[in-house]
Amino acid sequence: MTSARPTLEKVAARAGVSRATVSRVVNGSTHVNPEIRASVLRAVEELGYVPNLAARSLVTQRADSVALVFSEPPTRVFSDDPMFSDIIRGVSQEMEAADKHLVLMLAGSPRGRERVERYTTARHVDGVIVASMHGADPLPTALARRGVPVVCSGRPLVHAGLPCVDMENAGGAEQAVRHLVAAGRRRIATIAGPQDMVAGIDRLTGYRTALRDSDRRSIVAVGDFTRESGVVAMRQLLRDDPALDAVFAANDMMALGALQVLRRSGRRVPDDVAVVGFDDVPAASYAEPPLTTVRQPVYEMGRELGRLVLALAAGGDADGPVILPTELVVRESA
Amino acid sequence: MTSARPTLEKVAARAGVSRATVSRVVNGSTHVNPEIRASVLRAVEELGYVPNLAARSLVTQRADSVALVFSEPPTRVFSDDPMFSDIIRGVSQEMEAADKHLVLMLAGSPRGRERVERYTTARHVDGVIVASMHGADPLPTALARRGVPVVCSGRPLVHAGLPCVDMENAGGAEQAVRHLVAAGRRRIATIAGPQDMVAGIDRLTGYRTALRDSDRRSIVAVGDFTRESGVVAMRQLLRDDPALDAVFAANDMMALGALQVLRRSGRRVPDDVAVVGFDDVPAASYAEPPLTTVRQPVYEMGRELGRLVLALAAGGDADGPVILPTELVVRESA
DNA sequence: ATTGGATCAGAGAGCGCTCTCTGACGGAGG
DNA sequence: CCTCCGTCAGAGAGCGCTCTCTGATCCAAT
Repeated sequence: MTSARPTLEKVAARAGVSRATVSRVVNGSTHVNPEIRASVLRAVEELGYVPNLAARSLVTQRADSVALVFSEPPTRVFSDDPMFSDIIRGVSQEMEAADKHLVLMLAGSPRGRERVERYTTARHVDGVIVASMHGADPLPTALARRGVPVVCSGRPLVHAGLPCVDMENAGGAEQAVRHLVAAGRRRIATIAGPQDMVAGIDRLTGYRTALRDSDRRSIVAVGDFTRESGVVAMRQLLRDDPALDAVFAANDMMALGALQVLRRSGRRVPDDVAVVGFDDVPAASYAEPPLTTVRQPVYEMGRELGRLVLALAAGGDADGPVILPTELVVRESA
Repeated sequence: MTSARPTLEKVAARAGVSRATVSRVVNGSTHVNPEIRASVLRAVEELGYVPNLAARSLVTQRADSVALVFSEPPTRVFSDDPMFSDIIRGVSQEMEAADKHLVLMLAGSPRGRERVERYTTARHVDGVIVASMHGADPLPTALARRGVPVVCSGRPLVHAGLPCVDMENAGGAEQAVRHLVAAGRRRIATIAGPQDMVAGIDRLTGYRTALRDSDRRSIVAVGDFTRESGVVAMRQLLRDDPALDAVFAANDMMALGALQVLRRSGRRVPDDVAVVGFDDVPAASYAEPPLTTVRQPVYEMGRELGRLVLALAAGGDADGPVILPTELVVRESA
């Protein structure tokens, strides 16, 4: 009962067949006499046989696993909202369904980055999902050039053409701002996200597009997706235009910060100032007042990433980018 | 430049030595002539040689990787607070330092559970970290019995004796309640966590211990660590004892829910009712008022888990459980 | 009766690596 | 001068598996 892991050979001996036959049964090949098949399965059961993946990988040249790389360390910004875990859950789900394994790598440090490149280009995984926050991350391109199947979460900023899954950021933002316009808001400001991230850029674009179609002028402050930056940006906006009557924040954390500043400045939300966020984090629903926001299907994104990388690894070809729809969730803040 | 991955043999040929020598150099063995060593390294560099881990694993019987298993699906309860990502960050950090890999497995479904058992007992990883929420999870014991090095996050409820890393839950809770006592609070209620989780049990124990030492009586409502359950529990407590002047919630999410109920009931925090939480999630610091809470070093826990499992896998022996200190963070709510 | 084809099991050659064992070499001791 | 030992490189045997190829068996068809 110790660590005497049975091998194919042992099972074959027990079932009175050859290694090859056991292998066929284990790998679900057809063309095996049902009787023999049964006796092999019995032997497998009795011996508690589990294939040695290393040996299998060695000969098949497959790893049956996929790397999920977070290109930046999941700092508070990231871990605070459920992005991190939702993506993981989604990817994980697909891996489980395909009986593949998930190797998680955080490529925060330069050393980590190098490690990721070494590991993934060495074909120890069948594919790589790069969940990069910054659209200009060189990693996806580097891997793709080396022939590693790679999928990005979020449209890469520089080198397009890579398969990726992105949110309808611009569209979602546009819809959010249109909602404010439709509600009769006249002075609609935005707290934009960092302009080196695709989400930041696209959501600002959406804001601008929506404003262009009405006759409002844009009032912009830039944050970095943290709550604190939302606080700072909101204060600045209030200084720039004390009469503003709506704010679209590029994410919920900043919206939450803005909410606090507005409250402390004596303004009522939504009566004096309407606020819309983006992401629909759990905290949005129990803010005071509950935050109107744009929901993005992060879990679904994870699943899509998983599906895509698996398809690619199986030799499939990459279609254009997959864009997941966002949805305006109207609560009380706007 | 395609996928012609060079093998040891190729490198050996190029350097004009044997496979064995290259292997020695690559694995950092001493006893290699510096000159030869240099020429081997040059060949490795030129060819971009990366060892095939599958082949190595096959012969060494090591996997150079560790599985991190989340025994329950990271539902909102879990993903909402930074537990999930902080543990991952911590473990990941240690893995990177040891040049090991991290295989993440979510064992939510029965199928997933079975998969985890199959995978880990097949020695495809050198060790397993089980991050289980429920102390009665059978997985750790099952693995340990099969001879797989296993470390638990959170003291297992049933089968003790397994190496684990836990928080000073009882101590932290006790300290929190003592703080309320010291502030002169007379009617100190608690919103306990679920009583099938170690954290829930231990924190309630801490509360009871602290109260026993003063002459207060205990007022208990049980939640399940979600914000919603905090709301429900707080309402119940208010019904049970409308004159209560303090609440210790077993986690921050429930404390946040309690805060809202108290506010809506017209009570001022901390003037009428003091509130203390547990965890120190980011949201605690920007609640209204900022939440006094017990901080637990989750990232540190991840690192400790990583260190422990690596030591165990390397043949080390498990000491008793590692208990990480918690710390009362006094803000404005109490 | 012989052949042809179809079906399915076995033999055997590796996959790329590690590691023990063997052997070559050189310097010190008898 | 020969031996002995220490140092270090090479030879070679696998690790456990897959997969191609060969071969056996059986039934239908010639």
